[in-house]
Parts: sequence; structure tokens; C-alpha cells
Amino acid sequence: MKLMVIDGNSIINRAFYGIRMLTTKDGQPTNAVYGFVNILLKLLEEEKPEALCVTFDRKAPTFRHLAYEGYKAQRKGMPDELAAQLPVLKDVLEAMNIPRYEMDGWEADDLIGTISVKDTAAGWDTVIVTGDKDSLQLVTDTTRVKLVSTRMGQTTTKEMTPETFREAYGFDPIHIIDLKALMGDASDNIPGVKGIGEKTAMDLIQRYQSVAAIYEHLDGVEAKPAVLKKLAEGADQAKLSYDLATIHTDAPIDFTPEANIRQEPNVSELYQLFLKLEFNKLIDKLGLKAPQGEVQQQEEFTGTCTSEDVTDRTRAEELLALWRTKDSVDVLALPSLDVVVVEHWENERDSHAAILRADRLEGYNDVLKALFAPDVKKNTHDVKTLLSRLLAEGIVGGGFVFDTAIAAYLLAPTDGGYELETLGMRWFNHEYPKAKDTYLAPDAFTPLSDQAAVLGAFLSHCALIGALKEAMAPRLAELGMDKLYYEVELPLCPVLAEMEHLGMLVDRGALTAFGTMLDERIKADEALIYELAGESFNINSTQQFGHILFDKLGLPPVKKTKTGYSTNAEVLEKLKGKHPIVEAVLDYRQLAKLKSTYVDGLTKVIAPDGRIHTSFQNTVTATGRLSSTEPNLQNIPVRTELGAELRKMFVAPAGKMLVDADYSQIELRLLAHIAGDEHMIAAFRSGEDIHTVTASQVFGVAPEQVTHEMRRRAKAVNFGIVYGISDFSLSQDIGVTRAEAKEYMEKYFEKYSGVRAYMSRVVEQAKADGYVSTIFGRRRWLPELKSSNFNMRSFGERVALNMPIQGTAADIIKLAMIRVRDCLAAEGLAAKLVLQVHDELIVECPEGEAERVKELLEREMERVVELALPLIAEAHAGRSWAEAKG
DNA sequence: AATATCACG
DNA sequence: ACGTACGTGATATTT
Repeated sequence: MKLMVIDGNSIINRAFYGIRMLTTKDGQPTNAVYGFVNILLKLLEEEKPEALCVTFDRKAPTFRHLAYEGYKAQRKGMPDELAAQLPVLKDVLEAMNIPRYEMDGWEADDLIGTISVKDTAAGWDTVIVTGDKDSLQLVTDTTRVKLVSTRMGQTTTKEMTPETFREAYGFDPIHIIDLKALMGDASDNIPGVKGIGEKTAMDLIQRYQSVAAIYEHLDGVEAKPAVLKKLAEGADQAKLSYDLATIHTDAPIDFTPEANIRQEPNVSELYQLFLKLEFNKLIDKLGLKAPQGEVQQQEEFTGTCTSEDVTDRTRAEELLALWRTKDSVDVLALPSLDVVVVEHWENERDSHAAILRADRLEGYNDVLKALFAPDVKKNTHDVKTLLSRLLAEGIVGGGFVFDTAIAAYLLAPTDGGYELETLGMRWFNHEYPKAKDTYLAPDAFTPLSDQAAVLGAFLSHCALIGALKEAMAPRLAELGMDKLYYEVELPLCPVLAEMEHLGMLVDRGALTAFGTMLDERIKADEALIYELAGESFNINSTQQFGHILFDKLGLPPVKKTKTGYSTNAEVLEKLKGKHPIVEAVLDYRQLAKLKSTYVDGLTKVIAPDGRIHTSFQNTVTATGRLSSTEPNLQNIPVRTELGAELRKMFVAPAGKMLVDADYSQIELRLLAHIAGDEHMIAAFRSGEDIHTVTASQVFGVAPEQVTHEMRRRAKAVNFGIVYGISDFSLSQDIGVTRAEAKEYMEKYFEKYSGVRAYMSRVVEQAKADGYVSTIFGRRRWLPELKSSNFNMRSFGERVALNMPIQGTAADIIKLAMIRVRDCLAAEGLAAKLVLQVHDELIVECPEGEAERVKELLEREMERVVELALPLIAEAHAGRSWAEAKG
């Protein structure tokens, strides 16, 4: 019979430091508990012991303090993130019905020692599981130690028996006490004999076994005279150290091995606990299920599911007619436009799947048109991409009533990764095959394979859409996001798809010419830089450039990065004038950026139609903004004259114009509104320039007397406030002392006291709720606010300030896009939206429509919401983006 | 895959 | 005393 005893403190420690930080949605750290449970399961599998228990420390024993004052004094307190997990671990052990031993004044080691002795007396074997080598002295023929180490999430164990110990140390396990008595142990504050280190101690113990044997006839000991002298002087230290190093085996605990025989866990308690800790994988692995009476989501998959391959046009029509009668059907499409449609029967469990394939169904395009017509209501996953793909086939889709990717994003915008299989795991603890390993592989446009595994994955993913909808739709309503979902996010998808499909026309010739010019200037810069450096090197390598600049040329380093010197623009600006190479590299960098990222990058993605088709990502940002990829058209240069040249390359085709409309100061206006700050609202209502008004207040001068520099600084303060700035960063940004920056902020808050009040209010509310939200109800969860880490918490606070503002602006322009598209259509205009850049919309239209489009854009953008102050949008038309920017 | 840099709102 | 602004994506270098 065998008992396994686990050193609780030691193992949770190893788990904490060996496994990357994990937290639940609320910010409760869980990595140590997670690691502990996994190590426990692994060892149970390995050892299959009949009995099992865990020991924990309780404070260092006080009587030892009397014996040796410094004892354990050095051991540092554990970090909060770990301390918070100890009680959780104890709950888990309770739910698993694993006995636990702890006693005031006794350390885990002593309890383990006591347990192993009692085990041996009862005729049981013992396996000690720990990460500390202290316990090795307990190793006997019937007691083994498993040393656990966890690194990068991988756990390895090393087993110590008397044999393996002797091989490693050259003496019996019990004499490790003697070894420590001589050499000491800094981590346990055991002094040892002064002047005796590991090498000497090992040698002595290997030859004489014990301290007692050595001191019994010290004159007979063969060693250097210096060592003998130290031994003689350190006799008291040796005795004291011996006692300190000895694990006590006489703790007054009530213990019999039989009382620790393994028991079944309390399944429902453990399930609840793991659910709270978000240990979905463990729930799955242990086969835990919801207690009776609770909703069992997995049941949804136990219904019957039939499927058919539709090859016959008549059958397709029959199905289409059926689908039109349903509230909705689930649709999953491949890029090849092979499609599976799942319909559910009344009980929502039994379902039927139909597979429609491009290469097996005659008149497939017509079937697609009918399926994606508005009269068939569809649930989808990533409808924007699907609509985009359909447009490429000339099909304008409609009738999309629910999308699981967008719902998942609204419910948890910072989670990322909204693939179907990921959602299946997150919502239902159910493992699905990866789309990329099955129906999406290897080339995105290959037709659906007939392999059973591929078809199975395709069908189950489609059925998952329906199950997710059942779970997500009520949740959206519960959190007050259904309007945002059904009236903003979903209707925006076809708008985005259209914009992607249309794209923007670029003047390829002008772009190439611009690139040639850049190339020449880059070459000139290169030559100059090499000459100034006295050698040629890779200017793009910050490492090499840093070496030249700071080591060879001897300029003073300003800032460091983790890998070496910082050479970014901010640093180089400070070094300007110290050496001509600095300016040359700044110029080179600007040119190289324009060439590689913009000229080359954009040229690469010009489609055969001469236009650039970006992809808008609508499930990416934490605030609700869109992002733009392949290429990113939301970061086309504008701030420098040379960079802005690029906007001349984005043009309207012959006979057409571009109209560009942007919101004026939308984020500051929203700050004024949300904070309800009278003065800021009044400033905006008056129509004065907000930065000038702010400057006049901060610098205490009349608005007419505000200089350019004063306005610049006030502008930085205005922006900084929106980001949750500190005086330090403000001073860095505008190049004044920290004290000055602080004064600006003080003056600012004096004037705009409502803003200050808002800042503390929103943070406090966020701490109470665990989230912040926009005017339209979009949410961002903020587990960071509960972090014990100062930086994390501060970050959470800044986000709490910023997200409602940035997010509301995002909501507003999204709604504006929908309205603009609808109005353009309603007024019979041919104008089309082509781009959105956060607070800016760009429309391409026939020349004759430009005036009307300008008015329409301004009107619709301004009237999206009624606030305490007006929203202002300004539109301009031009032949290129540069011209239309106004 | 991680890091540094820089483009935008 | 902490460490120092929100949100993105692309490129080049280095590991």
C-alpha cells in the first residue's frame, strides 16, 4: 500500500513561477492553482497511490526563533497573486475530497516527516512530492521523494530513492542533515560551520558520514589544518545547525494512512469551482458536468443530426422553400462558396444539414442567390467576410439575422480569437477540430473534400453556430447590447463588405515615380551616412546604428531598450546638432519608411482593377473601432509634407470625385458631453477654437493673446486628458518641466472641473462594475483594475477613462456609415463609401453629385446623436484624397 | 517569434 | 516609490 503526500506550499510555488500568468475574466489569478491541479493529476496517473494527502505551512515555529533568531527571517513574503490562490487551492482540494494537514507552528516538512514515519510504522510506503531538496533526508527503503520542477508550463519529476541518492551524493540520505550542519543553507538561514563550504562538507561527510562521527575524535580526522581549526571553532554552530536542519517527525497530528485513502471528488462542487476559475480544459478532461437542475449546454449536441449532399436542382428548390419558412437557418460557407446549411426542428435538438457544392450542383450561382436573398433568414459566422466574398461573385447578400463572431466580440472584445472552434471551447467546453486543419486546408479556395473528418468538422461547426446563437442572443440582451448589435454592428457588415469590394483607385504611375524619387534620395542619404560613419553598415539595424552612433562616434546615449541603445526619432531629435549623421539618419528613416511600407507595400496590393481593396476588421479592437489590414489604409501619411504626397496617389476615376468628411474634435466633444462639463460644453457651443480657449485659460491670457506655442501646448493637454495622462508624460510630450506640466493640468482642471469629476467617477464606477461602457452600451471588461500590480492597475484606470470616449466615437461613426449608405441609396445617388479612418469618411461619386454628397455627409454625420453640444462634420471634394482632405 | 520603429486617429 | 498617454498595423532585423 502506498501513500502520496504533497508539499502544498512547495508545489504551488513551483506552479506559480513555472506557469505563465493566467487570470479569470474578473482578474482573479489562477495559474498556480491550475498548475497544481495538473501536476497532481499527472502524479496520480504515474503513481496510482492508494492514499493521498497534502500538507501546508503555518508560520515558522516560534520556539525555533528562540533557538536561533535569524531563522527564516530572510524568507520573503509571497507575492499577492500567489497568496490569493492559496485559499482557492484549499477549496479545490476540499472539493476533490483530498485530506489536508496544517498546524500552527509547524512547517510542511515536519508534517511530511511525521506522516512518513507513521506510514512506515503502519507498514505503508510513502511517496513525497515536493520541489524542495530539504525533504531528501526522509528518503528510506520505504519512502521515496519525487522532486518536481515546472518550467514554461512543462513539469518534470526526478525520483530519489536511497540508491539514486547515494549515486548522486556518495552517502546515505539521512546524512544530508550532517552535510547541512557543516555547509549551512542560506535559504533556510542555517549558519553551518563558518568557513566550511559545499566542497569541504561533501568530502567530510562522504568519508565520515556524520557530524557526530567527526566530532567524536576530531584529532583523528584527516583534513587540512585550516579546516580542522574551523571545525574545532565551529562545534557549537555545527550542533545548532544540525538541529535546525533536522526535519521533525513528531508533530502532534492525528494521522493514520487509512484515513487518507482516495475518495471520489464532489463532482458538482468541483464543477462549479472550475467553472468559476475558467478551467475549461480540466472540466473536459475530468468529464465534469453541470449539477442537475442547471442548464446542460452539451445536451444540445445530443439530438439527432442528419445530413444530405444536394446534387439535384429540384431538391435545392425544395429546401430553399422550406428554409424560407424557418425563423432562421445556420449557414457556413467556404471561400470556394461550398456551403452547408443547417436547419433546426422545433425542439432545437434535432437538425438537418444540407451541403451545397459549387462543382456538383447545376446552376449553382442561382441557388446561392436564392439562399443569400433576404427572404431566407440566416445565422452566420463572420458575415462581413462572407458578404465580401459573395460580392466578388456578383451576389448582393441579405437576410443575415445573427452572427456569432460579432456577438462573441461584443461580449468579450479583448479576448481575441473568435474562430468557431475557439468559441465552442469557450462557451461549451467542447473540443472542436480546427477549421484550418480540416475544411479550410490547405488552399482557401479548394473545394470541400469528401473525407469524413473534413465533412464532420464542417457540419459540426455549422451546427455550433445555432447553439452559440441560443446562448449569445440572451446574453447580449441581458447586457443591454442588443440595440448596438442589431442596429449597428450587424447592419454595418454589408456596408463594410461593399467598401472592401469597391476599394480605392490609385495612380500607379505617380506612385512608381514617387518611389523612384525616394530611391534616389535614399541612395544619397546612404552614401552620406557611410561617409560620416567612416564605414558602411546596415542603417536599418538599430543595433549596428547604435554601435556607430554611441560607441564609435561617442555620442551620449539617451535611453536604453532591453536589447541595447534606443535610437528612435525621439532620441535622435535630442541628439540633433551633435553630429551631422543624426539628421542624415532621421531623413533616411523617413524616406525608407515611405518607400518600403507605402510605395512598395501599396504597389504590391493593387488589384487587377487598378484599385486597392483593404479589409476592414470589425472584431479586433478593444474599444469598438475598426481596423484596416492588407493594406492598412488607416495610416496613410499626412503629418509631413513629403508623406502627404502619397495621398495624391489615391484618386477618383475619370468623371468622378472623392468627398472626404471628418468630425471636428469628436473625442473632445464627447469628453465634454460625457463629463457634463459646462465650461467645455460652452466653449464648443460658442464655436471658438477649443485649443485656443483652453490655452487662454491655462496660461491666463485673453484668447487673442494666445500664441502658437501656447495653443500647441494646450492641445497636448486636451489630448492627454483623453488618454489619462500624467504630468510626467505631458512634460515629455511638449518639452517643458514636470512642474510646468503639472501646473497646466491644475489650471485645466480648475477651468474644467467637470472633467476632473468625471475622471474619478468613471474609474470608481469601473472598479465597482468591472467594466466601462459607451453611450451606446458597448462594453469593455477591465480585470486590470483588480490587479495587485501598480502598472497594470494604472493602465486599467487610464483605459477606463479613455474607452467610453474613443468607443462612443467609434459607435457614432459606425452608425453614420449605415445612415450615409442608406441615404445615398434613397436619394438615388451613385456615390459610394470607400474608406473610413476613425473620424473620417471618404466617398467616391460622379462629379455632378459632389455638392449634394458633401451636404449629405455633413448632415448625416452630425445628426447621428443628440448631445449637449453639437457634433460638427466638415466635407470637401477633390480629384484626389489630398485635395479632398480640404 | 520577439523587438524596435514609425505611420495613422 | 512605483513608471510614465489611448487605439491600431506593417516592415525590417534578430533570435
